[in-house]
Amino acid sequence: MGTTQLEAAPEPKYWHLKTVLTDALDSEFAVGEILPNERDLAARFGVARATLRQALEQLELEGRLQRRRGVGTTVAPPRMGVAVASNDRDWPGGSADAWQAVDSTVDVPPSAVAAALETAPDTEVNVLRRTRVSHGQPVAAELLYVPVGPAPDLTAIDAASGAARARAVVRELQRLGLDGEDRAVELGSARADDAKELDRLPGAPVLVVTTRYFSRGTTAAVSVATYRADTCRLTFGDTAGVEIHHAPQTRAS
Amino acid sequence: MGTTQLEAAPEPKYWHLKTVLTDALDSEFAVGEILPNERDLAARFGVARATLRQALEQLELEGRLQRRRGVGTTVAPPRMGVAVASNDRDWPGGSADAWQAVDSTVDVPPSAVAAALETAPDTEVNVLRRTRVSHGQPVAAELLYVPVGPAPDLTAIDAASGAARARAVVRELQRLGLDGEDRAVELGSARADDAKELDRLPGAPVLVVTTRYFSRGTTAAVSVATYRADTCRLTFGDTAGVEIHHAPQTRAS
DNA sequence: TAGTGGTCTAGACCACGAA
DNA sequence: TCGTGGTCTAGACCACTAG
Repeated sequence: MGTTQLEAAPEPKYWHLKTVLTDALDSEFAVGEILPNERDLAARFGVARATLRQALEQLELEGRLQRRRGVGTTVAPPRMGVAVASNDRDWPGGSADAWQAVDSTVDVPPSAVAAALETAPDTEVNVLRRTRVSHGQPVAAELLYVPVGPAPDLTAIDAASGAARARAVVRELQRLGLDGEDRAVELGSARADDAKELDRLPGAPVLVVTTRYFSRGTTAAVSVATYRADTCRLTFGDTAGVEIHHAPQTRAS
Repeated sequence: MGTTQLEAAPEPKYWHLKTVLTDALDSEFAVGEILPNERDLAARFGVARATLRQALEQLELEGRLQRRRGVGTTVAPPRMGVAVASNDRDWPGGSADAWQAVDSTVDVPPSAVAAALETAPDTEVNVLRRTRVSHGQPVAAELLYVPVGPAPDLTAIDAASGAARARAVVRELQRLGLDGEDRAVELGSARADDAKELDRLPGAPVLVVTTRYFSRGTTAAVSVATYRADTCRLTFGDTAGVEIHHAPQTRAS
């Protein structure tokens, strides 16, 4: 990374800076390597720290950098592919399911979820908290809403620890047949609780996957899963595997 | 929206500000309504404009606000559901396909695409530019890569306008049977050309959907589609329709 | 031309992690 | 304790839109 001067340009400085840094990352840095700190980088490029940060923020959004307070800025590995839906049934808790039950309560769901579940607005449902780990690091936090109606009464194990109870609910759920599922993906920002689970700061960009599971003509469960947008590439369909390399979206115009 | 003072809090001001604004949007503003300008808002909340902007940026990221330079900040409508994959075959150009061919060239694809297409790194392929419009506004810009090999030779219409040629390529593609498809979704930022097509500034957050179309055992086409992350909720699966209301991800902890 | 959001600056202090 | 990224300020000017 040279000590290149930023000459006058019609495009914003931070944008130009971003492309310069992108090229540098491609050619001169290895994954995991630590970049100079923000004050030094800003000085080196002759811009204010805020401007430099604007460029770094975008690069982090694109999954090229990872920044940690108190530590520094490092070059991020390519995003990992995370299978969200495959051809085989993935009723919650199925086979190679990487989800880990964390906790369980009974509560009134958000109105949006209640609508999807087709329950009355103030009906209580099972609320399971689960975490997904991939390649050794947390990639997603989920809230799974399961109506108490169709499932057998679970009050017997109400006293059990949240996690054990969560697993029990999932087991019951698996007894039902799965007719189909329905997914939506949108951009969001991590709530404080999700952020903690994902080892990020609140407000970090996440991909919110809302899934409705259908069984016997009704909605048997609704899952709201938030995936780390910086480290994850969500995969759908047949061959979830093959690696698409870095940065499909990083070239300048 | 009151003239509430921001009292001392352990959480960042912009975060608190965001929740205050979110509540105000829910209770006191109608879709399309214009907010006071940033300088007034900042003064009203007793913060610097940069801090106010940090809150507005997050709200825009979450699809709650829409900001346009020279115009103002307005309350955004709920995100629209955009069907990305349904049960029926959606070979490019099929039935209710909302894609509009814009242009067509022959060029060497990015190495990542070449790898997915299983072509040699420097092989030229058809590159189609398409746009997707939903509810009257542009929601996605796509680059469709189609190897020249399997399709009939199209040099005959090379002279035709780009758009006409693009449609011809799609027609040829439809003749092949579709064995399956493979999708990945990740967060990106809009390149300058895509941004223009999407009526956004460069760097705007987008959901990048990479699709591989399989036919006769090989990859017949690769599509890289960038959807506006602020206005779109990507839907997959059976019932693409049903509306999940606003803000699955906006409550404070 | 007036008003809006977008960019940029040069500081300051804070919260966190590691030594 | 020190160095890092995270937050915040109070300005300035620019680019764009609309009247």
